[in-house]
Amino acid sequence: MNTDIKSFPVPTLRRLPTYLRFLRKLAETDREFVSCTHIARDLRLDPTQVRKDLEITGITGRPRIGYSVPELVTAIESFLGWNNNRDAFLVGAGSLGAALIGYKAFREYGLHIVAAFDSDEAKIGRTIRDIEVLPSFKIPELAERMHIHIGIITAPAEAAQDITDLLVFGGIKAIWNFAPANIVVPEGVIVENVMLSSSLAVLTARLTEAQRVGK
Amino acid sequence: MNTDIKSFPVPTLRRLPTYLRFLRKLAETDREFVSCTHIARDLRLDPTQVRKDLEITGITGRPRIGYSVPELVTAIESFLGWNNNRDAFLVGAGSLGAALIGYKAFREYGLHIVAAFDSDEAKIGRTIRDIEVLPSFKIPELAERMHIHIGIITAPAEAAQDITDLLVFGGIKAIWNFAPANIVVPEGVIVENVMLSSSLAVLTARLTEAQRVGK
DNA sequence: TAGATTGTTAATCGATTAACAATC
DNA sequence: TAGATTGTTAATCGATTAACAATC
Repeated sequence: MNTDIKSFPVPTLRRLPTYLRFLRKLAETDREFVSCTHIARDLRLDPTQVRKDLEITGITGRPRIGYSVPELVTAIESFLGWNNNRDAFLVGAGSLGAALIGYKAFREYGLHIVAAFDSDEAKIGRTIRDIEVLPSFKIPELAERMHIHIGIITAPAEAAQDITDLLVFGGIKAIWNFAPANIVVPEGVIVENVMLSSSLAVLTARLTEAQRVGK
Repeated sequence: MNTDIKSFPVPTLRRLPTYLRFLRKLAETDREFVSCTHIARDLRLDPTQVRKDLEITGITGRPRIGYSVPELVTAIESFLGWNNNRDAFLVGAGSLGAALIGYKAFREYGLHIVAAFDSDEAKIGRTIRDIEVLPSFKIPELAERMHIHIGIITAPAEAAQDITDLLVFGGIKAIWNFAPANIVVPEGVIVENVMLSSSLAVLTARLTEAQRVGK
């Protein structure tokens, strides 16, 4: 039996942050209204697509006038859950982990990394921007106690599944996985994979193609 | 007039690194052949999709036997241009830049970062894993002299367009953009954007949805 | 009012999945 | 040979784009 609620289209979800960034910038100029024609022109999208995308926020526009900028900003933020901070654990305190801990843009997304973990003795106890690196075995206990819902995996592929199990055991609801590994989770746990290799593949395949055609 | 050569489907390109990783692991066990049923089961894909995807490499399989593992590995690598090293410039020597410089997995993708740039006086002259940070204004001259084709932008959004212009001026053919900004390039220059915010949006939207439904 | 813009339905496009004959 | 697997065509699904009436 299929009990799935028809979920929101992924391409639309992926475009929302781009709208949000644009609208926040517009809000700084105290602009009150914006048409989707305007948004579309700036972001190089189709106006109809912009209208469809914005529809999922529940905000309606006014013909001839457009959408209220602050209303849209608030609606997108709350739709994404970016209006209030979400605490997250990061596992894997290598250079990628350190980069994410130091990544300032996360603040705009309401993501707050509150603790880092590693199983490498050499890294445990160190501090990365005021965040102490704790031993991985403490994940379940702390995740539960601190009511953490998001886990970020920045460890090597080999460690990804063990870390996943620790996170899940600690009651984590969603995993943002930067490791190039297919992790397995129980039903109901959300996984979002960041595959840098996929992105690079698109780039190099096109480059290779262009060079093949070019000469 | 539309002179576009019908390009390869992006979803297929994005899956190729996953196949490659799986096949390389299989090759280590000296396995000679693999069926797409097998691949599909392990990667949780549809077998027909696997067959269609592998088709673009030009490799054909044999009924009842499957595909030659080493043949597929070689074919995917050369299709992606991952068989020989590609030198790249990285611009923006912050924590994300440092993370990418230290990211070992890039070696498997044939990506080789040969120089880092920044316009921040404080960073210029420093060394990140044997790579010296040079001033950004040197990009065009060096890119041309060293025949660099790939530029990686890990700078803040505000700097992204200026950096793009320097890279393009230096004759760079493809830009891997990690800055949350819409960069504009002349026709023929390839841009691939890595938008962490898009990925996080999918994660948090689903989490928010689940919590809304849950209780 | 006139006309720009929204909201919505229909058409198109592209990717995924199903069906099945060919084949080793 | 029998049957698992490929290669390919057709059907389905979902997202994008086009068309247009409603509206302020």
